[in-house]
Amino acid sequence: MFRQQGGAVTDPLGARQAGARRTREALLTAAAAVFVEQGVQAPIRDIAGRAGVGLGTVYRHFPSRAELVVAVYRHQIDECVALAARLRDEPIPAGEALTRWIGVFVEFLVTKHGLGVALQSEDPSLLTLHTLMLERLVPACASLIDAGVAEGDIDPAVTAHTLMRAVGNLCILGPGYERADAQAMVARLLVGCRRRS
Amino acid sequence: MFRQQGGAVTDPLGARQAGARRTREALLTAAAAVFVEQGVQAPIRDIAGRAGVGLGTVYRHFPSRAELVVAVYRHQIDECVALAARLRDEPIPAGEALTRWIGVFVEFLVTKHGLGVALQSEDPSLLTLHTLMLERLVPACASLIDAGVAEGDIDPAVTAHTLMRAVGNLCILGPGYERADAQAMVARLLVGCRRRS
Amino acid sequence: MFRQQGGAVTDPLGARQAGARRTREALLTAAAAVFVEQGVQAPIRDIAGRAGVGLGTVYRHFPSRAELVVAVYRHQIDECVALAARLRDEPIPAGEALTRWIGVFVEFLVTKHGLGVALQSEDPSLLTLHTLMLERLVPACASLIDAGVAEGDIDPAVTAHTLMRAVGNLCILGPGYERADAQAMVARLLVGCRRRS
Amino acid sequence: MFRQQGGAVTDPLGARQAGARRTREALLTAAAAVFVEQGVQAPIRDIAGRAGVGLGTVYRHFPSRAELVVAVYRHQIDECVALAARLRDEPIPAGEALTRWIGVFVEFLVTKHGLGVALQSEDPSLLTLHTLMLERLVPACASLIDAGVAEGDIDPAVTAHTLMRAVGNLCILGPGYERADAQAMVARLLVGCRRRS
DNA sequence: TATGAATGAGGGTTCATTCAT
DNA sequence: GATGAATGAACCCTCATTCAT
Repeated sequence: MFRQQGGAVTDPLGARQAGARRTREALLTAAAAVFVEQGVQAPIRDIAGRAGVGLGTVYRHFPSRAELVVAVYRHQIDECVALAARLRDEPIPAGEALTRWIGVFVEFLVTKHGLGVALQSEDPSLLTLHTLMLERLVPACASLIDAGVAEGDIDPAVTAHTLMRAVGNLCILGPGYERADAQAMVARLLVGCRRRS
Repeated sequence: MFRQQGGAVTDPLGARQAGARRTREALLTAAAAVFVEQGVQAPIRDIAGRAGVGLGTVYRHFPSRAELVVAVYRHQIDECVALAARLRDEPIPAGEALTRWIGVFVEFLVTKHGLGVALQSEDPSLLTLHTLMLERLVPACASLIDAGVAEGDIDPAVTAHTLMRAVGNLCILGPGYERADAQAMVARLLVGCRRRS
Repeated sequence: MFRQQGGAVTDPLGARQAGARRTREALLTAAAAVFVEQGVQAPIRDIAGRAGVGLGTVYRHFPSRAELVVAVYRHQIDECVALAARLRDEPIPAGEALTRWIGVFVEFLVTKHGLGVALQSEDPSLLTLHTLMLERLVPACASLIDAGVAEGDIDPAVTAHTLMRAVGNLCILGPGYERADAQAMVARLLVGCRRRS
Repeated sequence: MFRQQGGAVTDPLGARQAGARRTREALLTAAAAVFVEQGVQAPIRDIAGRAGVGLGTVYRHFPSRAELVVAVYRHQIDECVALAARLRDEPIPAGEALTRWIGVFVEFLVTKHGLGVALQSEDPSLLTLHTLMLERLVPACASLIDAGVAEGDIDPAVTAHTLMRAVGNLCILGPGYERADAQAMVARLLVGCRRRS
């Protein structure tokens, strides 16, 4: 009743919140980099070190490894989902839309070395990532496939879930199997998904 | 007190060699089983236990995990190589031969849970397995591809190494992506490898 | 813009003091509840959360865990002390007064899950609690014992400090040793403290 | 078939077994000492260090803390059980037998500082110790109580389990409450357990 | 004063690997 | 050759405590 502006005596909350957000973003950046180098099973300590923060800080922001992995990739997953919606609305053949969308998905995967492995891991701590993929990307992909099937361009036997798993697997890179190779193989796989004439 | 063999204080060499070979084979059998259940990263102790031998014995026979992995799969790799030679000599179209051969390779991979992961792992300890695949399977596959290209059936841009890596990746199974899915996806990939008409 | 109090830029002192006291009391209430549920070793964060204040606030009010523990129980200790004075003045046999007083002390202990453990812990951070018990309860108890000894009812060999420790220990509950068991055992102990006839 | 004496080539198993047993005993000795100093919740590392062995060695011999605690105290528990049987057979009053037996139990407890705390801990990892006490000592104690009740010496309302818990609690020592105090308090408790005349 | 983000010591546990017998 | 006890590095995770705002 005397002070309607709590901020006058306590510090403005914005400052700490902003600091925390910066820390969080530093962690996401560091984690993304470490995941590229070591895969998503990298020691949490390495991520903390790379981000220049203490171990406990990682746990404060991301209580489980899965939450960190999901956070790292969620943004890009969201973009993929949004792209599918846009492509569906464009005046292009559905097969072409699917090809373009898968192309973006491949870009996402091959630049995130380690995600491919994570996607096929049966580690329960990564189940959330599976769920995220299933719940968000599979429907997006399915809508494009359905349109292609409707236009008689895509083999009706193709299912979104299986196709995405296959594409995900094809994007697991290694020595002698680089980004361009993965792109080429995905392209051939898509050729095989067209309706046999 | 039971010296039935005159002056022979130590055993005849053959006996020890036979025992060692039997140990080695028990280890290979055990390792194959454990790899199916837990993947190639299974604890060495589990393999020793399954084979009924001591831990040190595993290390004596296979100083590194990779050597054990390679030994486990070498036999089947050899069979694949031999099959390629036989298929090349059969009076069937080269594309058909390649399809059959890849089918056998897929069978090999999907029944060896964890090998798929091992094949794309960058773990240096598994590099030998890569090498083995490259040196033995890639030439075998290449001979079939070359024949297919010569017959105008296969796209000349397809290289054996890339194709094998892709097939290997497609055979990494998981929940919701089972053996039949992998087989279907490999079949579609092969369709995409045919020469565009 | 809401300066209703002339030149007073900061709040009147009374307001802040009242707020601080309210915070302090919220903390004591929360700590008492958490101690019952988790024991006196509960994470400080849990107490802060239960009180709806920040972690730092707990440390400001109670720099060490022991100070918080002591503060939580001081009020009840004071009541025990006051009760001893009242009982001493009542026209009942001293042995009866001691029995009643111990009964109240037992009630205090068994409803404070974890205090029993704290009382016998050698954790130096809880030494203050020992001291508090010694300085306040032991004299209160001793006055009742002395009266009983004077009346020839209590064995003169009984010392207040030892008796209180023993009673405190008997009140450490556990599965299969509940409140009623502790009460019964304390009653038997008191029987054993009477002068042998 | 050539060698009926495996030990001739492999090393005699006795040597390693003996070494392991020595390690095990060193661990028990070290654990007992550390338990006295720090209680049964002492860091496993401390026990390993005191025994002069590696951390893993502790886990090899005692996969869980409870197993170590139980092993440390099992011998003395067994002796207590045996003593009860002997006392039951002696031509002395049952009340006297119970008193003597409890006296030995108290000796056991007060020299094992930390066991008292362990006995009343609700930590699930120590449940085994509870079980051991219950299954072995409680029946032993009960047989002595039953005999005392039959002779009209002990109050029939006394139960072995409650009495042992109470005695266990009374043996939790601390500054100003030493071994002699515990013994005196236990003696008074036993007085209170006699049938009121 | 109050806050809560950040810190990092501390303790648990697993397993690859060595080596004396 | 075979054994398996011992080792200790490497991870995981929790929480008491500090301190900038």
